Amino acid sequence: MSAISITGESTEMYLKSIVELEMLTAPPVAISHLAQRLGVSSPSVLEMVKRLAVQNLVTHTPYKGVSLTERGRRRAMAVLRRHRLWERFLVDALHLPWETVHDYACQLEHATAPAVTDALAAFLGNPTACPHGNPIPDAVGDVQPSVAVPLLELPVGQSARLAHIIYEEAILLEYLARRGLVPGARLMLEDIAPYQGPLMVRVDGSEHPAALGREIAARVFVLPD
Amino acid sequence: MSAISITGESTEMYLKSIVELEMLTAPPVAISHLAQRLGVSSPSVLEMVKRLAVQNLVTHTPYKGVSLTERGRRRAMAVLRRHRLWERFLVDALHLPWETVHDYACQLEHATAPAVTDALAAFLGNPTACPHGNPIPDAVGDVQPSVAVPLLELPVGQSARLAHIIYEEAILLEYLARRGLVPGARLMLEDIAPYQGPLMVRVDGSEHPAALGREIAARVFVLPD
DNA sequence: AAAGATAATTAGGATACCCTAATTTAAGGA
DNA sequence: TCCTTAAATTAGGGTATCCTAATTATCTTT
Repeated sequence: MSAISITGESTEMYLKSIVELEMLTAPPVAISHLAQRLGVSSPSVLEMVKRLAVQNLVTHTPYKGVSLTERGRRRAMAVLRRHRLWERFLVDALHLPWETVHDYACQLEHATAPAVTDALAAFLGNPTACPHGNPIPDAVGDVQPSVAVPLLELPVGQSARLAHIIYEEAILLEYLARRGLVPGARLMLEDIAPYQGPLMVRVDGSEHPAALGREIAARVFVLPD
Repeated sequence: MSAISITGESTEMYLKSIVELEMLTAPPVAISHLAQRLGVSSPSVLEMVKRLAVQNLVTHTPYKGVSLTERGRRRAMAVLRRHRLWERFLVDALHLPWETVHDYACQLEHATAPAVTDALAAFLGNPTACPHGNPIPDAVGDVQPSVAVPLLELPVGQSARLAHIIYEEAILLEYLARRGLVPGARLMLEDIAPYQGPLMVRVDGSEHPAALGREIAARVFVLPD
């Protein structure tokens, strides 16, 4: 409303989280999942979701969940584009460590005008993927769909190449990187423990197989040979 | 307070405005001046100033005005540093037009972590001035003081070189640029109209002298020969 | 089909901003 | 010194965003 007020930063954070969750689980996205992802209470999320619904950015089905409208999806893709471009910039130009750039990009993504976004993309040579392997939407918000599958769904004994990692928190990325799990790494699923037990993954160039919990394995996407 | 909330963006905008106003007029800064600069009502400014005072960022003397504390000055300088570094980046790397980058930098300056700021400075070759000629504070917040004087105070007939322009709104910069008034330009003050009348400035390479209002002339700093 | 568990929603509050209108203070000229 | 005026302050509201505790709906399980 004024020169000072923040221009829909919350809105963008919600839209981004929704689009990310829609990629993992089929829409609609549960209020509680959003709440967990954003670190905010369910009533707060519900309230915000209602505000987003009024603006025609999401559809809320009571007791079911939220899905993005076309308008909301476009806005979310624009955020994702800015986020991943900044990540490329922070790694390629500023030489900041791979695992740390996600958080910095989360701040910059909300402070970037369209003209800056386009100029940044050109400066970087219009890259098509962020440093974690995730595709960068183009200027109209289109992404080429990934054919990679979650590591969780890779058959045992099947070798594959790591394509991308979603939900790029620094902690997770550091953990994976220390085990050689970076985009492009060759790996093979050796074993899956029963119940909610870990997956044993042999990474090329590593001495020991890595043990990954299922939560983690669901975020690592691979391209089988 | 939460993962979503905005981390003191307002705070930084206030501190930045205060430091800028302190450079023009002697401290303390009047509440009404701040209000005008920020485009916000006086009661709002007063309220915010009280919040800043509680955090030991400013000192408020009732009915007198505001001054930055040492802590506040450091914070303000950090904002100024980020702002001017981003301006350099937007001009030098992204090749965006000189007059437009101020507004973009105003957004980015609040979304830049210290590690990013330092890496950005290194990437740019640790520049010492922004594209509008204003000095970039170093990592500890020190600036070399400028010896430039406001154009308003230049004696008639004295030739000089344009050093820097403060308060870099796009409108003002475009106006000046169209008249050849960019940092480094050679100029001479030809005449000053009485009362609040304009200054007549002859710019090297321009056909006609430019007429500048006093509000504007107070923002243009020059180095007399 | 009833009961229990889980998720969603409502109720009731808090804080950081913002605003207008009314009042008070300070400062300078008659 | 007193009065006028401009600036500062107080009073009283508004919205967006967050929270906890209480209630209600849905789903699962016996």
